[in-house]
Amino acid sequence: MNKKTIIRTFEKIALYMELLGENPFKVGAFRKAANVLELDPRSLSEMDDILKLKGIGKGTGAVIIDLLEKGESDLLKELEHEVPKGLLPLLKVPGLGGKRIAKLRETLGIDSVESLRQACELNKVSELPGFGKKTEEKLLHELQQLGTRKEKLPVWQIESIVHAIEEELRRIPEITRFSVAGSFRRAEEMSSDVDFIIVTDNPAVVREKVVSALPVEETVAAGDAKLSIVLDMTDAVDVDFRFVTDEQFATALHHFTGSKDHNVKMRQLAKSKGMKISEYGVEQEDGTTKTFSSEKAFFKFFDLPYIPPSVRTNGTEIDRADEIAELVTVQDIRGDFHMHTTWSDGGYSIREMAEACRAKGYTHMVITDHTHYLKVANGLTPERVREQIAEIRKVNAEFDDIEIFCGTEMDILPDGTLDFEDDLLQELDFVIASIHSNFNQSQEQIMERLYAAMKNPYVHMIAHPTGRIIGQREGYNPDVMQLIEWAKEHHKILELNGNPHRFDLCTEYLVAAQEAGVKIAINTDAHAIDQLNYMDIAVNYAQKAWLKKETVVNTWPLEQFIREIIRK
DNA sequence: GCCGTTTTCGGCCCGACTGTTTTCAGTCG
Repeated sequence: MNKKTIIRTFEKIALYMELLGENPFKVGAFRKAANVLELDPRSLSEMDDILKLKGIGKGTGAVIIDLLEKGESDLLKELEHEVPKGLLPLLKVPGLGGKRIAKLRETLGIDSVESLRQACELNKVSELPGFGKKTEEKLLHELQQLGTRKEKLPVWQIESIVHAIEEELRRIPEITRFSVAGSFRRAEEMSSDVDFIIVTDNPAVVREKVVSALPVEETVAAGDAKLSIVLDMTDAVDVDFRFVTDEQFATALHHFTGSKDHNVKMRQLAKSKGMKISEYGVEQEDGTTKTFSSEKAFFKFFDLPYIPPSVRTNGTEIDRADEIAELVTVQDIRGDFHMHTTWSDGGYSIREMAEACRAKGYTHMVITDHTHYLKVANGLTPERVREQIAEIRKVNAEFDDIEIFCGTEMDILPDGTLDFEDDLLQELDFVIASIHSNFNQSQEQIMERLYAAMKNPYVHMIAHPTGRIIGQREGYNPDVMQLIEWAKEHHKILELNGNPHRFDLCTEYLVAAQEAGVKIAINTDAHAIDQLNYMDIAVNYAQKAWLKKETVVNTWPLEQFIREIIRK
């Protein structure tokens, strides 16, 4: 028996109880119990007090005892027997929750998507009290859509949707200000929808203008306080807009940034002080509602530092508030160490990239074009690398406020050799090694390739260590824990590739790397000037792993970078 | 089902919108 099984059992029990139309608080209690175990860092064998945990009581405790003694739960078995499996997909139907599903089952014997569809077609559903013609039609429509839409979209897709919406919002004069909120603002890898907070005195006009400006597939809800639509982008995507006054902006932004668990925790905190948080402000004991000029002021009111959206996850961030001051922020970033130019597959010259990095206030940067193995990317031969070094030195001499280092993103070849000889690597300031080929090799082969780079004294960093593309491909499946050990042993930097397609390493591994004392570089891997802006979202992502400023080598001053990395 | 320095019952985060209702339940985030 392991903890994961217990957690999954609680979640299944909650699901089945929900389908039975049970008291939502009872359902919630099982979910909460699952969450308590999830958040506890200890393994099952290390938990001698599991039944005493806050959130585990008589009912949930009995399930644990069952599982420990018999390997299965009587309660879950009963529920599985009672609830038809075919009901499970119905919870995914918008507009259907536990109560309605239970009613449909009890009155019409609905036990599957198909039987519900038939009941709707025979107009049986609209005859039930609490249901009507519109509900029946909507259900029929939703049942047809079921399974055709992606539940979540990857951050890189959401990002372009957010930018497209922002562009339209900026054109609407009735909007005083706005901000994206929700999971995108928290730098989540996947999002099920997009949220915006809009300050306006005229919600009705803004609502009309938003609807006419965007490719709306369906309007889900439209009131004075909110607009919910489905947009017809590359994929269908849900977008919610909330209309608030200027004074409500900070609390509304906080509320709709979430996460849900973060909000619950904040509201409990407020409640313990006799206050009540809503999206409109903080209601105090005397009945007045206090509003705030910023989220920072809101947190300060509760004696908390500004908690960045990225770490607003499961509520534990509130207990870790004293660690927040150490977190890396985008203001700490002094350089970007992975970018491409027209010398390989980038879109801008060395000088243009340098100007763009200067504009960002960086004190140093590294040009890292591809190497000749990567023909599709016009990778550099040794001869061209030497030419490029001369060119970079020349451009560098033109600027006295930024240092441009000569680097490379060198391929690690399928046979485990490196694309350049050591004598050439020696001439470079900063050497990145990465894998771009033969992803389907065995883990052993992949690790051999990575080890070749690890043990080479001239390699400084491994880029995008797993090769994953979020929501699209897994990557080449290296043993990352081993990689972290090697990085520690050979003093190599591991990259957090900040391109939102990648975010590689992912948070789980970033946590492990930092714990092991391995240094991380946050890079944009920019192939164009505007991609240098990925640094913002990349740093937000880094915060999710609680990366400290000192862990991130891009925050080091130029002198320290030269001393400890370039000339180590 | 869980919890408790307002403690063994009554609340559990809070509010918007829709559709079915004539005052609110259900769903959603």
